[in-house]
Amino acid sequence: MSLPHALLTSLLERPCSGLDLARRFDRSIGFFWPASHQQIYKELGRLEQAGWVASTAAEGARGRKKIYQVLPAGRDELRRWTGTAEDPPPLRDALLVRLRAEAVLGPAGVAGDLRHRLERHRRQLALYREIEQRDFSGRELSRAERLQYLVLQSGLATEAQQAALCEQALELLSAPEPD
Amino acid sequence: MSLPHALLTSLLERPCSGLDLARRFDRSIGFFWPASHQQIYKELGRLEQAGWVASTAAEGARGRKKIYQVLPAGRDELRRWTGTAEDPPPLRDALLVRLRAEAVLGPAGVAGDLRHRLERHRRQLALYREIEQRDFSGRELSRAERLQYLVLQSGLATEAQQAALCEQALELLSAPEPD
DNA sequence: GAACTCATGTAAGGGGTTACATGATTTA
DNA sequence: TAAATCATGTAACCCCTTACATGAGTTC
Repeated sequence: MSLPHALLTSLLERPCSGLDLARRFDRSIGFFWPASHQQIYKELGRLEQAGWVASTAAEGARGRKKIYQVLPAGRDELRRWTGTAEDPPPLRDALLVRLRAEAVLGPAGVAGDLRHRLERHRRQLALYREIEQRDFSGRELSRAERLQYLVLQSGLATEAQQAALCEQALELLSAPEPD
Repeated sequence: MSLPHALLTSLLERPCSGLDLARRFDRSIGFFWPASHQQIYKELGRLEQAGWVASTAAEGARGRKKIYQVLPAGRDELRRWTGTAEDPPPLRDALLVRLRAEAVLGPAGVAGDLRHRLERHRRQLALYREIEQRDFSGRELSRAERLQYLVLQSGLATEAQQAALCEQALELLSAPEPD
């Protein structure tokens, strides 16, 4: 139930419309809390009902475009929520189930998924490294920037770890049985 | 949609009842595909409908206990599924949203969640290390065991990485601003 | 026989995904 | 004016979570 707070965070960084939010999610906060535009529109409606954000019809823009911005009550709510604690989200990864299935079945073709996943993780890693170079390198960082960088580093570490798992598994599968 | 295949995998390792499955999930496959007993009962019903498992009333046991075992069609299905590929599951972690919120709000108490999470990850890490000592140390491992060990190592690496993130964030929050 | 545990379910509700709908504006 | 894009939604479905229900054996 963190989507509303992810939206408040993003809108605090910059007020914008629902579709703009959806686009920004695709390359920022959405890396660790993905959301479709359908979800975002519905949630923005709730946030407005709750009095946490306000919308104004965008001028000079096409159609029914609405710009949302965070109200003081929304900022208070985000601050309150940020101060609460939760358990880590449960891990749920089909690849690990496949590896266990391969263990019990004998050779069953899990290498295909491993290669697919390895390619995805390497691609994501490359994307995160681009962002690292572009936004966080070669200068002194503010407190806020260092926090944002830490979040990116978490993504880097996660992708690297998953890629390493795929590599180790592929190596294991191609190795001969020990004597 | 991997719960049916997680159940097939677990039932191949050893046939058992729904409640036994639920208990085994709590300390094995459930580490990377959690499931409640309600989910498990419902899914076992579907698996039986599909002809992938068969149940027999348990003798010498109390009540309505049923023992499930995998049928050849179920084994075929598990083999088929193991050979397919999927994208990595989307990452969705409220802690990372909180860190971004703390970045945009200024101090908002995220340290509380960081300490809570650190404690959980350390506890999980200790549990995985116990399992490692108990099941995978001090002897030659078979192919199946090495695959299972790899899955456990993935859990170890994930928990260690998350704990490290919490430690780094706590350090950053307690450090003074640079000149 | 009352309380507890074992064992198997049912029901309600929420978040997320996928597919579809609709109107307005720009572009060819 | 036809097609493409912008912008905002609705609806159906699925998985998961939480709370509750039920019967059968065991223990005090």
